[in-house]
Amino acid sequence: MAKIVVERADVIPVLAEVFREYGFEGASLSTIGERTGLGKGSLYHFFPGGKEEMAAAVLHDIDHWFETQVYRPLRESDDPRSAVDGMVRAVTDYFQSGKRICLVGAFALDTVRDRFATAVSRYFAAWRAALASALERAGCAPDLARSLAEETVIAIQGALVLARALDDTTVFSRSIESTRARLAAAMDRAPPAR
Amino acid sequence: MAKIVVERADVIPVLAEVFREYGFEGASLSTIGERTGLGKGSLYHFFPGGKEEMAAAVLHDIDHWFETQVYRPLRESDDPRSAVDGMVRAVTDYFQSGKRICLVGAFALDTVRDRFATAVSRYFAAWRAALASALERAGCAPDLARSLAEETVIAIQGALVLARALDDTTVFSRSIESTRARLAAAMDRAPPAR
DNA sequence: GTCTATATGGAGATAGAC
DNA sequence: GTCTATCTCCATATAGAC
Repeated sequence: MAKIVVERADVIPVLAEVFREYGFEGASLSTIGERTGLGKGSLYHFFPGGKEEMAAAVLHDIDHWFETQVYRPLRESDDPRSAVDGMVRAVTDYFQSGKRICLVGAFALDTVRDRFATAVSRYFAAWRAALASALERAGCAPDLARSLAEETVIAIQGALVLARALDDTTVFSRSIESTRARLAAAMDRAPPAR
Repeated sequence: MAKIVVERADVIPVLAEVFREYGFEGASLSTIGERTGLGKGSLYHFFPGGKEEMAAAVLHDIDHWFETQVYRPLRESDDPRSAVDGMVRAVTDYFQSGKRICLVGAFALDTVRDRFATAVSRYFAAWRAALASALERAGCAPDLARSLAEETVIAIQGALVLARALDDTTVFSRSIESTRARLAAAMDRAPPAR
């Protein structure tokens, strides 16, 4: 049986899950060691900067995933309406209907926000801009597109908080469905794309 | 000059601010000691259960504030429309337009959620139920009242996350205003209260 | 009640053998 | 590259003088 972790890139998804479960401060090197199957020596070999470098790598990985799977399609698709639908599906899947929290959102409410301010800010700004771009190309007026995009990102983050707080994934499902319907209605009302 | 902290009740608001700033794990007893002006001896005198009891006291205090200032007016006011307006004002003020985070929401995304699950869940469930009650008494159909209430709590929590992430209080201001307008419109559309 | 001193544990990080 | 042993520091919590 091949080892699950053989190179740096294999460690990152495991780190992401550990940070999601325990938070940045709560994720001890012993826990990380157990979950990755690596000793401290190996961990510091891969991440000389320690836990901070691990978290930075995780944030970079998340950013890259959203950039290729969500933001770029939203910005560049010929069919912005399908791209918006695709975003809703991707997000529902990614957050497992609210069972999984958003690590970037959790970092935003934590003290570590100061350490990772740029990455946290970039993640949300890119999301909002990409969605606004799709809505505008789908025919929404620029102002409407921007406010709808912002409210959508807000609704997703808020739904993750509430679903977690109440330990009830139906909160997330209801919210994302209502958001999807609202975006669809706005695009229906908009003049057809030229 | 009288000491600022003279009894247990005076310590709690200070603890709340420290937990908001540093999170539960991040708030060390030394920090708490500095900010309250109390040594460990006094802190353990007031809170024999240590940090966990401090956080529980803070959550209880927050719950009490929302219960009297927000939930009860929403549930019991003769004028539910004004009560909803009052909630919007109270919340904007309380969260300082997004500069201040919601400690309960932050706990929900943290590992401490498990330790304080009941308090966290209670806070959000009570908020949602109280707002739904006001909307229904303002003439909204029960189903609409419940979904509007849930979406409002979601929007507030999401706006706090996004405002913090982007370090931009206008995000919160825009969101709360759009939420307020949406609630007002729903109550306008509803049949006048009997 | 409040302080200082201290016990004890676990954290992040490093060194060096293999 | 990976391990174990170890360093240092600071956390929570306690004890006991005043």
